[in-house]
Amino acid sequence: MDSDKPRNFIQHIIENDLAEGTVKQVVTRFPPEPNGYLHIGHAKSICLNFGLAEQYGGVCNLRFDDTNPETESEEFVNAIIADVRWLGFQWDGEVRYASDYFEQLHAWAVHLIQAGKAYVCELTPDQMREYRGTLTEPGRDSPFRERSAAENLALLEAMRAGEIEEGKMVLRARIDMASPNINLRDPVLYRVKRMAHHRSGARWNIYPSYDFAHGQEDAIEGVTHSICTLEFADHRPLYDWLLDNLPVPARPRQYEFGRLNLSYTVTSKRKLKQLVEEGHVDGWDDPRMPTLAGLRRRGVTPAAIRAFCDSLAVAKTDGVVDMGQFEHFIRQDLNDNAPRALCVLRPLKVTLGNWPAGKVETLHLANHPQRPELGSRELPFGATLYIDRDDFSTDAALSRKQFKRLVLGDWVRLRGAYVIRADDVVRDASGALSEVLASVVPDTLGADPPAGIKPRGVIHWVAAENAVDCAVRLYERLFSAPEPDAGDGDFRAGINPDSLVTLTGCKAEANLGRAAPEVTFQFEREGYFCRDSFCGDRDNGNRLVFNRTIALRDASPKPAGTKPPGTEG
RNA sequence: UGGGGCGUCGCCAAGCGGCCAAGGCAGCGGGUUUUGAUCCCGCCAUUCGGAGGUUCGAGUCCUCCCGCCCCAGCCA
Repeated sequence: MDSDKPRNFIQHIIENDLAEGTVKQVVTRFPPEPNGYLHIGHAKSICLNFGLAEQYGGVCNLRFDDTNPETESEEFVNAIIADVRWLGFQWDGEVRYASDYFEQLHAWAVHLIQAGKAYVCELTPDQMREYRGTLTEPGRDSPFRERSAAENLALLEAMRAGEIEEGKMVLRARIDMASPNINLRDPVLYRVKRMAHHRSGARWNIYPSYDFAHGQEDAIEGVTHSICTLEFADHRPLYDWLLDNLPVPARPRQYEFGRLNLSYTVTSKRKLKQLVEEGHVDGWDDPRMPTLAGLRRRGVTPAAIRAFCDSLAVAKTDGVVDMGQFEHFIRQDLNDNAPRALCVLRPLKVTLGNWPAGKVETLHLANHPQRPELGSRELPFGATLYIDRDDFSTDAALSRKQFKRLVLGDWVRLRGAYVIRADDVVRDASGALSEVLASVVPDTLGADPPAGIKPRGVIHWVAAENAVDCAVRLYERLFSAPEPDAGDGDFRAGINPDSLVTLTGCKAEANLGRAAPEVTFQFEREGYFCRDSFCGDRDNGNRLVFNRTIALRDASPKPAGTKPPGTEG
């Protein structure tokens, strides 16, 4: 977050609070519910909250809003902690949990009852819905609204003790059943859930609602700016009402900003969960998922995610950011930092007829064209090589502009090596291309060929001596629809059937056989790839597998909707 | 027909009454290049959802209208 960048409305508020002295030190918090994995939308919130704290010399807490044991679990807690760390943020002190405040929250519920501002209601869920009224009609008071404090206290105690069945009683705030804001029509504060909680165990049979917990948690932690998404704006009056009617130790303020929506994907925990549970993807960390775990396994770096999030506006508009914008930041970071490597995805054998028999020359290739400090690596070069089938054509009519690769009878430069000429082809019994017979142009290593020889372009290669077999997973966007969420249709209808294509028998330079997971390379002329990290409990037999993070931008001329021209095989 | 929020270039967005309406992404044109990558240069809103009004002057203030999003979980 650059200080010279235009400030968003929250920064304006904070700077104002600091200037007026109403806030001494900024305290924010990132409050996930441990009922799923974090996704790119959460990253925006994480970067905002931690970023603001850092920018204004404050602190940011990591607090789990674990008020609903029904859907939450320790697995999610651990995954979320790992994700926040991976992104590179450090929260203040220990990780906090709403469940650590259950005792205090309960005491405050008692306080509200004693003040005549909360009551135990025995309306059934259906009745409660009916009493609540509609968007245009006011609700009606619950028949249990006028109970005495003593009776309410006794009932709450019974609820807590596990003597009441789920759904039979709730504790409600006593506010205004005619409020135009439905959240103020005596909202539920506590509900009976006679089940164990992943942290507090079997101690409780009642659990606070989000509304009764969030503001008070913020107050307990001294949070100054409680930042949440737009849909909670309607809850702010309730957030304020509770803090105003409870003896809380601090007075936090809630501010809402527009959540991140990305095209060609979904950022809803419910839908992501559905993709996982219905098997459309291989898990929460499937590289096609917009989860942080998925992006990590895909090879996207924390730096790219943070740069992307910092580029996003914090405002009250809810739009859809183009996936292309995210991809831009992924490429930018990877282009700057990823070491280069050569890997042939669809191998085609090339034999250099005029290469001295048995000779293997050691070549040195830079690990990065713009950053010599990243060093170089050795690559053997011999008579048998592999190039990509898509980089060869027998069609001599192809113009140099259309096809800057190898054409029968023409020259091409092998990246970091020699210029070669395709002399002839070998076909198998079925007539399919099986090998290219070529000749090397002498003295073209690091030097231009003689006048008259003009290579069409530069292609990548791997020498047979140096090749290691690997599989490559080519990932595309998970959805072919720009806005899978739009309309009334099923978002799954937009799933891209070609979001994963696995190539086997690829030929990688031997150095890649030692690649560590989560280190992303640029396979020159192809894209960015990283070795699969085998996250989760899945395993692929420890084969060498690379996940494509993202393809290189491609300005090659291709007729709309078709494969590159002139390819054969 | 209740309440809350939002409408500035294809997408995101700055703008807080006064030079020709920032910037990023995408796109287009050109240059460099042993990655059709990167990099570099140039182009890309006489107009701010619409209509009135206030003002010497409005995207910025007022009025009305139109459109989109959220809220009727004992989810968060």
